Amino acid sequence: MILQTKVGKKFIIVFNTINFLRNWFSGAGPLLLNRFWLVMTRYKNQKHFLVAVDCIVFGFDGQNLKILLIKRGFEPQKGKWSLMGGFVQPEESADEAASRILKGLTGLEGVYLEQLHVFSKPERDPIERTFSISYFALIDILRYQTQLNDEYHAEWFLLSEMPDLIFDHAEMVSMARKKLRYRAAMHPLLFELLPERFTIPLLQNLFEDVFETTFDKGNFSRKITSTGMLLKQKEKDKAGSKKGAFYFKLDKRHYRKNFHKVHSLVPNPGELI
Amino acid sequence: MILQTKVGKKFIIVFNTINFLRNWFSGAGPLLLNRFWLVMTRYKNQKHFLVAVDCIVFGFDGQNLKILLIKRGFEPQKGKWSLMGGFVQPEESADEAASRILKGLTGLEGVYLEQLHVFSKPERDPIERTFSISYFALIDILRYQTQLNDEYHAEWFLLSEMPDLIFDHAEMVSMARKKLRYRAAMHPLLFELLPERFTIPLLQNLFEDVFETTFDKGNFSRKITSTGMLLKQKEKDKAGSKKGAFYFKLDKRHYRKNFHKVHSLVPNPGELI
DNA sequence: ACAAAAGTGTTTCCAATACACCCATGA
DNA sequence: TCATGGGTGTATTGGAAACACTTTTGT
Repeated sequence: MILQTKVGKKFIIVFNTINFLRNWFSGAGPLLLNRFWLVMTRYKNQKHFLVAVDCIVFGFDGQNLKILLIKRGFEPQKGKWSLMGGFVQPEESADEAASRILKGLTGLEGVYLEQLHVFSKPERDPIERTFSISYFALIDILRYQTQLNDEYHAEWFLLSEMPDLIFDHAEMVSMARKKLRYRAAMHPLLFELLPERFTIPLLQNLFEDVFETTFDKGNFSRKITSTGMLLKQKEKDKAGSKKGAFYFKLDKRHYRKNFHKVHSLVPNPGELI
Repeated sequence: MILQTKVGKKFIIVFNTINFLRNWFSGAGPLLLNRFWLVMTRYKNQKHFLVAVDCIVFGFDGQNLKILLIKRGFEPQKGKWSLMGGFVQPEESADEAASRILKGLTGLEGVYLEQLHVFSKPERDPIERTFSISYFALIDILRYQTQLNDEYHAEWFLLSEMPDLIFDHAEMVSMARKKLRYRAAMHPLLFELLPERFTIPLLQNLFEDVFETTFDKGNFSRKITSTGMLLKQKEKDKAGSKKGAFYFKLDKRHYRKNFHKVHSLVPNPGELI
């Protein structure tokens, strides 16, 4: 039972039951029917929200694992430090948003970037409810360029000397550190933090910093070379000692086949949780 | 320099510079200032989106790992199978939304639920751009009640016999299976799938199904009991054999201390990725 | 008694650890 | 030639895997 009428320039069609609507629309083909059906039933009256991404950027300077933060040059929270973030735009995925934002901060592309967690407490942003999809990024600190937008200052911090952060950003960092260990136990992720050529003692520094422990240098060296993932170079780095340490490169061909051996490098793997 | 005027019933206040605005507002206290400031500068003109959650529900019937799907009883995609999902409401976090939705489907509360990944391709939902925060849930299949809303049918599927799913739900399931192995390697997660009392051969079935392999029954039994996580009960389950297998319970006191030993149960831990 | 699954005992072997030692080189 | 960090050799050991064997009990 359908009633059609006209009020001014508008047509009004009244359906008594939903099935009448479906029958009526089915003449228009299934696609159009589906579209209308969904809009009118399922998606109707649903609230829309802001969606942001925030990036936890890790770097390694040869000695220590560090994190990149920006200082807000504007209100609110002017002078406080925060992660680099921004809103997801209509035409991009969250991954694309994270890449775009990271490029804006560091000038780098092709960075290792992995989704961490969505933070979604309704009150986490005091201004307006915002979902934040957090990402952690690993960058070779030497490739990083300081050509920054002058809206914000960016600075590297030792993890032990990190300042207070806005909103729930400290929680994000804490989760990212945990996930970094967790992932690094299973995947040769940490090479993303190193330049193309690196020495084994340097690699050991990095592992020790990430896992907050120390390794026997002999065993570390033997284990990492026995994975077959590393290609020994002819040159040595003589900055660190008289004898010098050979440079290595990651062998990208054998990378995928042997990375599972990274696992054995990790102390107390079960304690990662 | 501020200009105030009145047009009809509206007051109009014009600030020459942003600093004038800040000064003027600071009399109202920092909270109000911050709120106005952010609304006017940072959040202005940002697009808002729908945010949904989708749950991948795993269960174990004693023999096989299964997944719970619902059949859509309405258009669009009527008759196709999908994960259980729904939109996040304004006053709830994504975790809370997932719990609510899962309770609606299974009647269960206190279920193990963990955030998996956000799916965010702009075109993933053909009707309107929707972010989906996926969760995986582990439930004891015996506690599950079939008192379902008659809007949809729910059914358990063997993972090997899963039907086609709508949108990108198949990708979600595939990621959830991977994450289940990954997490189970580090955490005694799989106990969530079992009833309070269970036998070791049952536990072995579950592990074998999750890790898609077989274990030596002797070694499995010895390893799992040596973790100290299990409390032997007096009764046996004689359904599976003449001799019968002792029931065990999870010792929740020693749970946290010993779960790292779960790790050694896993074959080729490095291959989990 | 026998079948069938649960669970134990025992051997083998590999790989993680510890640590002593050798190596290469600049000062 | 000696100090310094890089890297190797090697004994020890804990525990994972293999598998034969024993236990329990319904039929």
